[in-house]
Order: sequence, then structure tokens, then C-alpha cells
Amino acid sequence: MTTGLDLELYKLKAELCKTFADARRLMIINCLRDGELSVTDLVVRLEFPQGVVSRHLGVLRQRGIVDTRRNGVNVYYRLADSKIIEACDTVHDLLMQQVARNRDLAEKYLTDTMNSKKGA
Amino acid sequence: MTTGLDLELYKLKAELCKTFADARRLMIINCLRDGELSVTDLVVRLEFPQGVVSRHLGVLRQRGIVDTRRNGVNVYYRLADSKIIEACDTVHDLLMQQVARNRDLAEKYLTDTMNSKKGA
DNA sequence: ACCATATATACGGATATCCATATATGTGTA
DNA sequence: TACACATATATGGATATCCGTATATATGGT
Repeated sequence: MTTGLDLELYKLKAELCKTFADARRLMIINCLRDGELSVTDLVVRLEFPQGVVSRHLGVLRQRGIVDTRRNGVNVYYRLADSKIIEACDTVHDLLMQQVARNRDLAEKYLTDTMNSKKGA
Repeated sequence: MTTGLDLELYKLKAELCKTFADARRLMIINCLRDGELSVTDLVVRLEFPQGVVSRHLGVLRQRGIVDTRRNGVNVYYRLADSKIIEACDTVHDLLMQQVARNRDLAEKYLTDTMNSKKGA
């Protein structure tokens, strides 16, 4: 059977998710949504220490999320694949869905506790 | 400005991604794709130790990815939101895209090195 | 060659994650 | 109550992640 290979596949997917599992990396990706930016551009916009920006860009580069182009002393980063934006948007939608569900739950809970004091 | 709030938003998104950033959790989610399963069902299918399955289910439950239903001694888990499957599929597509890109790079590299020995 | 700027990496410490095993809890039944 | 089964959690250790700071490297200009 292909059980062993399946595990490998899921490990790769998990790696990919790990790449997105950091708030600062997500912010960097969002900055690159509309086109390439240099490291300094990102440092100015995000106000993270330069070393931090570079380190996260290194992670993104290593995992194939961004591509680079050097122009003189500057290095410009851009998203490697339009599907990355799609993935981020899906995460956004999912989060919004969760927020909505939580709101509904909260409302339901409050209503229930007003009608009868069984809630605890 | 809304900078502070934005950071919170990205932290939540990162949390969400972290939930998917584990091979075993992704395998559990995949098992639940076609409907609810009990913990024992999952243990049998995945052959992880029961404690491991329960722990990961706990993470998924806590982060709103799965809902539960108890029937006697059994607890049945199901995906909380159809968007979760969508998200997993997007990750799958993204991974496949990366694999394709790597293959193209490999081919290009091999071709280049066959045509001229400049490559190093 | 030397300097200034842009970018990348190395270091040490704090925190989080995951695992395997063992144990606790919860539920139905005799 | 006592027992069996299903599920959840606690413990301790190994590994990974992230940060801030400091330092290294790379490029272009003088």
C-alpha cells in the first residue's frame, strides 16, 4: 500500500502550513500581494527589525513561497505563485466564518441564560 | 491607525495555520472529510496511539475545526465547516504547483547542463 | 582600496510543540 | 457497587521556533 508515501505527502503539506503559521510572515506576504518590494521597503512598512524581516524572507524563499530579483544593492521579493494569495484568502474566509460562528454561539448563550438560568 | 488590530488579526490567522501545521492532524481531518467518525474509528484507521489521536482531536476541537457528538460511550467527531475541506484542497493545490515548479526547474537545470557545462 | 548602504546570517535564550507512556475520567451494564 | 470499554489528560524529555542583537557579506561609488 501507499501508506508510507501518504505520510510523506502530509508531512509536506504540514511544512507548507508551518510556513504560513507566523503572523509576521503573513504580514510580509500581504505586503507582497500587489507586487514586488525590496527588503528595505518591507522594513519601512512593517517596522520590524531588518534582521527579522530578512530571516522571515529567508524562510519564505527556502520554501518556495517567494522569488527574488537583485537589482544592484537591492533585492526585490515577490510571491512565487498566485495560488498563495488564494490560500491566504481561504484562511481569511475560514477565520471570518469562525468569528461568525462564535458570535452566533455567544448570542445563543446569552439568549438561553436570559430565558432560563440553567446555564453555567 | 488600525495597526494594532491588524497584528491581532494576523495572529489569529497564524493560529489557524498552526492548527493545520501537523501531518497527523491533517490526516485526521482527511479522515473526517466524508463524515463523522469516533475516536476509536480514527485510531483503527490511522494506527496512531489512542492518546495521540485524542490529543490532536483536542487541539482541533479547541480551535473550532471539529465539532463533537456523544453517543453513549463513544464521541463522534466531524468537521465544523465545509470551508475546512476547501482550505485543505487549496494547500494540496499549492503543494502540487510547487512540485511542478521544482520538476520544471530540475528539467531546465538538466537541459542547461547538457547544452553547456556552465552550470555549477 | 575604502566606505556606505543593503541584505543575510550567527548566537543564546525563551517559549512552544510533539511524542510515548501512564493514568485519570466518563459512561453503560451486570 | 464493580467492572469494562471509550475517551481525555498529565508528565517529562527531545526538538523546533522565534526573537533581539550583533556581526558578516555583498554591491556600488569615490
